[in-house]
Amino acid sequence: MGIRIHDVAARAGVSVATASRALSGQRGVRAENREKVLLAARELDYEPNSLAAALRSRTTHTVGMLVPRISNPFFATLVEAVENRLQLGRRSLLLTSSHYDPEAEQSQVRALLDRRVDALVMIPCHRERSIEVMTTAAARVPVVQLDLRVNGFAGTWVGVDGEAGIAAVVHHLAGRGVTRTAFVGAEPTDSSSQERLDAYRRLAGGSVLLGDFSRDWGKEAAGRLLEAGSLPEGIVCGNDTIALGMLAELARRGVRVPEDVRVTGFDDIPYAELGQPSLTTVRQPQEQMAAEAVRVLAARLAGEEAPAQRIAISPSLVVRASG
Amino acid sequence: MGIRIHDVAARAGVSVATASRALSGQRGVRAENREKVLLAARELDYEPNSLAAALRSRTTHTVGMLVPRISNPFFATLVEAVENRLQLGRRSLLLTSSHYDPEAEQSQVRALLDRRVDALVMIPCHRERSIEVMTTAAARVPVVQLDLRVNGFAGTWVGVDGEAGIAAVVHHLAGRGVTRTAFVGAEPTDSSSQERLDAYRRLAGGSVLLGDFSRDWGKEAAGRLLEAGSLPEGIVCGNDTIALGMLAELARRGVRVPEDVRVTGFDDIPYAELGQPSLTTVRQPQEQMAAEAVRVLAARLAGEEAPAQRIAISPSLVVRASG
DNA sequence: CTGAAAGCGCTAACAC
DNA sequence: GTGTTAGCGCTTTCAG
Repeated sequence: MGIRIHDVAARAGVSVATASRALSGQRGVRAENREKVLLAARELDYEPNSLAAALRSRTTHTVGMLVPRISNPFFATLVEAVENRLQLGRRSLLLTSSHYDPEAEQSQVRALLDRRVDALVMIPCHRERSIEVMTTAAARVPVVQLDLRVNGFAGTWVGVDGEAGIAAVVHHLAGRGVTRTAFVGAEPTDSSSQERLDAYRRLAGGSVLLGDFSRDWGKEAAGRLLEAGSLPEGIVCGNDTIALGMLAELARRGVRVPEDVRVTGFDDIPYAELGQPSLTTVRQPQEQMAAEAVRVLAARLAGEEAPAQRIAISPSLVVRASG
Repeated sequence: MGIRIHDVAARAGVSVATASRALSGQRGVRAENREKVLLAARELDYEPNSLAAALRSRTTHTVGMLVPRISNPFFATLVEAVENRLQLGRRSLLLTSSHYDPEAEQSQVRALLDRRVDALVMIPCHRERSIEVMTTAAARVPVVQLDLRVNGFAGTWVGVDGEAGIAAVVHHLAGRGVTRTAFVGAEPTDSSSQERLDAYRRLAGGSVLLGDFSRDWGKEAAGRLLEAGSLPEGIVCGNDTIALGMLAELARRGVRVPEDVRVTGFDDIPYAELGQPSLTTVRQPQEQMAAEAVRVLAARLAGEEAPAQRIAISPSLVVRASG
């Protein structure tokens, strides 16, 4: 095969141990020798075999990430932010998706563990059924739950304060004189939908329609609200995807937004701004969430002992035309 | 640490060699022994160390993927499709992004190679400046270029036939009586923008505005076209993101689409349908592209010799309200 | 069909 | 500071 550390050491005229130390930037190597090693490595175009290093040192400098669906723009943004943060720490990202299937989730996590990831960033797909994966994973490596959270699992979670987000929306609508509202969300199979739904019920309490986090459901719900007779003054959607579907269908049926009804979303995905009208929504600070998640893991990997925490970042309301 | 293959072999009453063969599903093991090994592995909850296996066997069952930007919904969809295909073949995905920076691209690919990926799926960020990465990468492992392609690099590419896509759009517009058009695209720093621009010039030849593949540019271009005086009858956008920005800005300025001007996109990202009006665009069959890319790599890994190919999949026109 | 033994390329103990 | 040596846990000859 290619060049091995042995060759580099030979060329530099030192032992492999010294070469290894120099290459990995440890101190305890005479400056002169370090230079010689680095030079030899460059001259030989040495490519370290990180597999061998990982096998011996028991660290892969790789973090696994599991998301329900990569193409969901909200998750994709989170993946990007996590990857960016990992790059800064010279770690790599092993990415996999569960497709919202707890069984697949289990086997994907298993594959990540077989690959000896140092840590795991997980967006668990199910509020309850993901508990087993989380538990077995957390028994092996540091794990942080991102965005979504598993009921009854006592591990660190980093996400947004959903209740605060809904509160901001309700408050904002109230400030515009809107009191009669409806909530169009998703069946609470994950912690976000649960939290938003609970918050809405506690803070506003109009009628509630539950489906899934999809545009199609947003459209369907629009139809149902219209067919039910009197439209509410405000429609609080569980996320932006639903809200965009809602907006499209309302427009198609000639309902004016915000004149006839105000509509709000949640997440502030990139296309929220492009809705017609542009969407008033709750912004999740994804960069910050990802940074926090990676920071927590890095600290744990650096040997820091820390109890499980709930890191709830406050979202901000983005007021645009729709609400 | 945990259970090693040694323990499994001992429990099954066979040698580690036999255990290894049974676990990896090789034939040449007596059925009875295979059962015993599998049973022992299950009972002990054996987790194979794929690092050690990879070091010895020189295969990681891991594929690296490099994209310019993960959060771009078009690339995210591609990433998802590639990951799905890899899962089917029990391979993992090591994902990284270049942020459209050829230097970062270089170092990211290097990191992937250090991790001994079996193969690489690359969306090179630059039409010309990415040639060096591609060459060095291709010298080490099978590589396929996905979507974008590097000038003068003779490696396999899987993508869409951009010219055919533009032709479909131009033809469609012509069928609606639209002859005076403009093209709003991106500076041709990558092969797609180049190809679409060239195709437009060859097939239609109205005025051309070049920026980048962003909503903001779409908005700005809308302004420029309006300020230039007479609006064309049709605006062919280089991708959907530009088109959505265009649509938003035209609406803001009171220009009606498609009555006053027809607008088309390219890619058919998920939100194309949600534009107001919904966007007529060219659909890229991303599932198929990803499947093809992974298929090509798998074949190469299986030892199949094949010359570099250009696999151009025909896109389809999706006619919606805007055009 | 099975087992013994030799490494894959590196890092970490342990001596010096 | 530096070198020697012993593995990390697995797969793969090579004999039998």
